[in-house]
Amino acid sequence: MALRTHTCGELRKSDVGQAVQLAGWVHAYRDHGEIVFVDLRDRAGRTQMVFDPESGKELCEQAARLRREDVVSITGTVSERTGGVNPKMPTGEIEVMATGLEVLNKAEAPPILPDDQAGEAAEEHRLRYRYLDLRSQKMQHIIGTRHRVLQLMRSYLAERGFWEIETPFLCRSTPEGARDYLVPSRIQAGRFYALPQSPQLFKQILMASGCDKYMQIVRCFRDEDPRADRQAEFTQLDIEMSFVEQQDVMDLMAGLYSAVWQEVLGVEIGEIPVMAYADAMERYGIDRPDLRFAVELKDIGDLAGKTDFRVFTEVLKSDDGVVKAICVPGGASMSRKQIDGLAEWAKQQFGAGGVPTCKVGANGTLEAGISKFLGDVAPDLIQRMGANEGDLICFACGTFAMASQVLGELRVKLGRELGLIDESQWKFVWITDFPLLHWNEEEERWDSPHHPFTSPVPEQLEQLESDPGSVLSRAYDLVLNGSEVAGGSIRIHRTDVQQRVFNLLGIDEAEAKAKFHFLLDALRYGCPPHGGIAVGLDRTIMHLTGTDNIRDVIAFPKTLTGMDLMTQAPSEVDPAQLEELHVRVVEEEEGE
RNA sequence: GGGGCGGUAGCUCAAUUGGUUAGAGUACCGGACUGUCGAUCCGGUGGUUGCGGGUUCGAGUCCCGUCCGCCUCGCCA
Repeated sequence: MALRTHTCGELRKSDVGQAVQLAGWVHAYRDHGEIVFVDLRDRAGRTQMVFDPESGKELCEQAARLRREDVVSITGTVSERTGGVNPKMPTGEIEVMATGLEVLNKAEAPPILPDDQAGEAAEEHRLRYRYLDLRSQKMQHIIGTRHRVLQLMRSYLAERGFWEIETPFLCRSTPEGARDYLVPSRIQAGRFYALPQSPQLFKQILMASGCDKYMQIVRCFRDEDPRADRQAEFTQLDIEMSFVEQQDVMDLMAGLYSAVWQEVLGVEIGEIPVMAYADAMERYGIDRPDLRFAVELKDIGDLAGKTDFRVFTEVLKSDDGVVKAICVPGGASMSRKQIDGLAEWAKQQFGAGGVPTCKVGANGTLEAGISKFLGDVAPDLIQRMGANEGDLICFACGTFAMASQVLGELRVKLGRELGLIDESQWKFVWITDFPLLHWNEEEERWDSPHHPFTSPVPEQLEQLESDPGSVLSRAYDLVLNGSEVAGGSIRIHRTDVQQRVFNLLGIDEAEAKAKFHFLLDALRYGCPPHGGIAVGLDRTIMHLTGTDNIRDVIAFPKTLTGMDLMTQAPSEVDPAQLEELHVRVVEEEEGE
């Protein structure tokens, strides 16, 4: 009565002689007339089933009608392969001589085939027929890995005293941060819940609640435009701890990532270095440096000032003008067209003026590009950049932020395109000592780079009002190969400090009370010092499975326009539903 | 909201400066074959070239619009 006794991945030579029953999908069939081979596939693997004249004529004819993705259950006897072993399959030493076949579900010819020899189907098709795509080896491996990582993280933290606690999905909308997904309330007309961007406030309040150590693998929602590594709906491993300092959280995470990398990849990640934010910006132009290759940004303002290159000298006249450069090993082999393309890219992507370059020639000379302006400083420049013959030096000038962004992104772009990155490496780094506040030029006010609940460095509390821009926070980001995989901080646990930070952010006491009264109250009635971190789980799985696409690590993801191509969500809804929710759809006006 | 790339058979792709009847592999259908394992061999079905307009004697190819997918800037406390 049972449909199977074994999976398609487990039979070995030692099982020869056993009567077995396997169930799965027809992955391939090879019909030789008198003898038919069927590769049967399930989650565990593939096993060759053989139908020959000894199996009976009727059975062979039945087997000959099998087609790809038919779902069948086959009984038979495990036997050693008489036609030679297949070293490509773990089950390649055996085959099952069929004695019975039941077609559980005949499949129509599927629009896409798992592991199609013609090549992987376009993502649009893979997403529409996700159940077919998920049958592929690649996707089964990713989903299985994701499962193992989740289990490992849960048990690792449970063993260390963490409680898994669920927090609400229907939440209060928060004023700052990303755009919220809103959920209209039926019972309270005109009011809305928001889906959580993260359980930030709840986990802090759990610390005030005496829960001490909290963890949750939780979905978060941010209504912003997606990217290759960003999805509106994503998963965090959320962690919060009481009575801890920054180092405690960092140590816990180092242990967790070591365990995961060891378990999944067999890789020892070693000690994770720490780099200050200012250092990262200065040397890599970005707060998530990719340390798999050595190229660094250098300030060459002093040298640029000695040249007659007006673009540089003009920039240096302003107070915050800088000139920086990177030396790209072997970059001189790029064509004129490719190099011109860099400037075009920088203009279009960042609104930069361009990317001046020059090539490093023999005997300490500079060639092409802006080399004719650099004659006097060439030796000093080559020395500072550590440049060798055949390298390309790329410059950027403007504000520190602009020059950093252009060269920081250019560094990564060229690193990839010229193969400078050692793909076999795992370069973790902690970025710390972030500024607590960031001046928003457009709106002329202070912003939180992290979030408004991040604690300032205690020693700098005095200068919070006098010199807000100089105050550092107790925040930390974990960066892996140039991507941010986790971020957290020690939180503010005192009402007065929280209110001072709110004030700086332009949230006065009345507004703070209206929007965050529960947090301020929780802090007031005895909240322990606490801190935590949130792990980008999807991104972590991307690294572990070697994909650069977040949709690959999510079973049912959405496209860049927020569509689920399988279910066709979002959809229009029945007017009666809208009425119940007190919601009316406004038609977009023409020409808007 | 901006920039870029793409859409041709169920699927993966090709199609010269705009030029005859839009091809190949695979899937599917039929036939041959007792040891294959990406089986092989023979034959066949299958196309509104995303959609709508335009230029032209003639458009898969050029132009405009639009939809979809991907990459990206802005955005992402």
